[in-house]
Amino acid sequence: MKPAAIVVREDASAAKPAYVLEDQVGHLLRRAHQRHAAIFQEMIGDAQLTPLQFAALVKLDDLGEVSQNELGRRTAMDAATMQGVIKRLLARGLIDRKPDPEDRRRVVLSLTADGCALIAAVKPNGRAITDETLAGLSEV
Amino acid sequence: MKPAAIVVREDASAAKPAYVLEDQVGHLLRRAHQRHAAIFQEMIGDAQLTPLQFAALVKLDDLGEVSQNELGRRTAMDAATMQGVIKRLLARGLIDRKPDPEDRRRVVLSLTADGCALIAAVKPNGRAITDETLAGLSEV
DNA sequence: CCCCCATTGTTTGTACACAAACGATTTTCG
DNA sequence: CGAAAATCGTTTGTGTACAAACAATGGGGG
Repeated sequence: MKPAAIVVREDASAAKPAYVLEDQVGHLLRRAHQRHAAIFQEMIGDAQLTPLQFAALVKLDDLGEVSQNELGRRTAMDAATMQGVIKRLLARGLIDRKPDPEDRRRVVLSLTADGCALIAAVKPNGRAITDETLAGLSEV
Repeated sequence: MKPAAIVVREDASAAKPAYVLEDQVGHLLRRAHQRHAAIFQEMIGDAQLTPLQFAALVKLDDLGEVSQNELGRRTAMDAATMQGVIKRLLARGLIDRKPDPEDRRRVVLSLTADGCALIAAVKPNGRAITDETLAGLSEV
């Protein structure tokens, strides 16, 4: 029992442990996001509805009427991304869009009856998606 | 001290707590991923290098030579996405591409000297990015 | 040996994601 | 008041992300 004499000198590999892609938060975050997107698509119950479109409808349901940029801020989408999302929701007749009489730069967005009905119908699926995404995770 | 007589009946709001977008894992995952992407871009040290391109180079550095689909599986990118990533890395001269003599369907990818030098130079930044992404998080 | 089937890489189409630049407004402040 | 600054919505360009369909090749099993 005399291991006290053994000294492990720091070598290159000890000073620089391997950079393993699979251990990087960014990579894990990306994969977790991919996995969630797959679960969302499978469970949301409306083949055309994407996560961002769903988020926009939920927020619009909460807020009633909002401008486009304001909705973007509330859902963490930038103005350019919002453009596309709004365009598709308009095309499906789920939201309404009219100029703001108070401010001629703005447009006011709101849910149509169809949008209202759809979001009410799929909200429970949203809960289930959150549950399913978290299912199988161990306690901290 | 007689609150025992008070009974809270389950009403609609109690049965269905509000669906709050900000509390959904999917939304949080998306925002975490956005935040990481911003940190990556700021700290990676090469304005052109994206997270996926970085991941591909790291894996290629680990593996030496691989086919395109194999690299895709190792980095969690599908074949169509891989197309674009490989195209841009080729255009920058960071990777090499040659037909596989063993299997005429395949191509063999490997790092060029430039790619090798670049990945060696930015790997430390990768570590810093992981640290920065996790910085500020509380212990579990 | 040959046909069925899997795999490889490519293309097309849709949908985020964001930087950058733009014209039209509104606000702010000197 | 009036010029500078900020905000609003739009467009363009680049880069993921993935489904779906494709041609070419490879690997069995009958």
